[in-house]
Formats: sequence, structure tokens, C-alpha cells
Amino acid sequence: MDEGLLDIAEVAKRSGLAPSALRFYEQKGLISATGRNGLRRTYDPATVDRLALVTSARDAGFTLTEIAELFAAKPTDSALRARLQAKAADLEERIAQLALMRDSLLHASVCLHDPLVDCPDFQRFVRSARPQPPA
Amino acid sequence: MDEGLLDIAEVAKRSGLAPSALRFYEQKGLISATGRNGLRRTYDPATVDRLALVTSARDAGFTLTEIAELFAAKPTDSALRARLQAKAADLEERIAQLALMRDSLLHASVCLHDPLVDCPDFQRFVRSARPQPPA
DNA sequence: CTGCAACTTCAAGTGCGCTTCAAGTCAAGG
DNA sequence: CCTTGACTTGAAGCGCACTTGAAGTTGCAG
Repeated sequence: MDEGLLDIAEVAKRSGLAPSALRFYEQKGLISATGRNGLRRTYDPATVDRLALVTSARDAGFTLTEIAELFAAKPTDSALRARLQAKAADLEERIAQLALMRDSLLHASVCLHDPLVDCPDFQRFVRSARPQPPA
Repeated sequence: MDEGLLDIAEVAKRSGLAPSALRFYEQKGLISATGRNGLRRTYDPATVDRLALVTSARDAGFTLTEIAELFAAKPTDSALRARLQAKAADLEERIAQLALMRDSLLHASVCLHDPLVDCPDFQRFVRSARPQPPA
């Protein structure tokens, strides 16, 4: 019964996730096995794509529950659309922060200030990284 | 005794962190009170800057322990420099992923595909977001 | 001087994302 | 047919980053 279906070990290997994580995701409603071979789950290869989406979203700061909601959502859900746009805006901010952080790290890696914290470049970074300057 | 020093509530307000988080950070060696007024911690205003750095680093994916190590590190620590550069490279990758994610979300927020997952744009995203295509 | 709101400590609890364990099932190779 | 090892479930455990609760102390407004 090798009709292009994958077992859990194969999906784990291709997705880079542990089998335990895949079962956990199933519990959470993020993925589902297409069927069973005896007790054993069998997966559609597309599951691997879906998992790539899951891990990306998770890394982007979504909780697993949010991701499940996303998957479950109808395109007619306008509240959802609003949430997506809000999330995108969050990401935008986050990206800017991370870029700053990256630059800071690169600088720190060649900086000679003893307490790194005293480096004026670091200070500058900290100041620009703060969205709301203190009142 | 208001010599420009802040109490924990003030630092909490300015940093956007809970007092309990500040005490926790102190335990972790991330910050320290300059002194005490009776039992009560008094903080140098610079602590707020330091906290901004902590939260940025934390948001960038450092654990609190790593951040403490960073603060403790001598600039002569070449292993640390290497780690910083590695972290910066990680961030670079992460930033690219997040940018992709942001674009996906924006698209999803106006997309009409019923199971969002079936949207070709989403699919395209998933494909580009995957660092190692399956063997 | 008194009262109380805000602080203090220490320990235990929480939420998330999994992992690990114990006990059992079973598909497939020899 | 029998073994074996990869799977199965459900429950408990873990690491991180805090939060909460209980019990006690104290600076400071009135």
C-alpha cells in the first residue's frame, strides 16, 4: 500500500520535525493523517508542505492555536482578514527591529568597548529600537 | 532621597515590563538595583535603556541566559564574537522568512481561495520559505 | 504616629510547545 | 508462524519566561 503515502517517520524526516511533534500537531488540529495502515498513520505528501507553513507561521510568532484557526477560517471571515493585516503590520515592525538587532550584533562582533553596553553604537541601537521613548 | 533614582514601579512603567519580571531579571543577572531604600530597590535610569536592550535581544530570539552572557562577556572573547556573527546570520535568514510571511499574510487578507491553503500564492510562499527542499 | 499601599522574599503555579515514559499493538522480514 | 522494532495511546514531565500567592516589612501621606 505504497500509494505515494508517507509514514510518520518519513514525514518527520522531510519536515525536520519529531514524530512526537507531528502527533502533537494532529491533536492541535494542525495536520491530519489521510488514513491508517493498521494503527499507523499514513500521510499525504502535501502534509510536508503544510508543515512548512506551520513552522514558518510559528517562527513568525503565531501560536499553534492561531495557526489552527487560520487553517480553519473561511475566506468570508472579515474579522480574520483584519487580524491578518494586523499581524502583517506587527511583522513589519518586528522585521525592522530584527534588522537593527542584526546590525548591532555585527557591530558588537568587532567592537572593542569593554562593557559592550557602553559602546555608543550599541546605545544608538537601543535608542532607535525603542518604539515609545519614555514620557 | 530622590537623587534621580527610580523605584521598581517607575522602571516597570518606563520599560513596559512587570515588576515581577524586573525581579526575575535581577535573579537572572540581567539587571541590578543600584541600591535599596529600606528594602526597596532603587534603580539608575540607565536601567531602562538596558531593559530596552534586553527586550530587543529577547525578541530577536536570545534566551535570557544568553543575554546575561552577552552582558558579562569581555570584548577579548573571540568565541563570543563568532557566536555574535552566527546569530547575526541567523537573524538575516529569519528576517527574510518574516518578510515572506508578511507578504503572505497581506495576500491572505485579500485572497478569496476557500481553504486558504489552496491559494497558489500561499503555495508559492510555502515553497520559497523552505530552506531545504526535500531530498 | 499611625495606617496602608507598595514594596519585599520564596515557593509554587501557568502557558506554550513539545518530549519522554509506560504499556500495548501490529506490519513485515526471516 | 514468530520475532522484532517501529508504531500506537495517554499521561506525566520539561524548559523557558514569567506570574501569582502567602506572609511579612516599611516608606510616607495624612
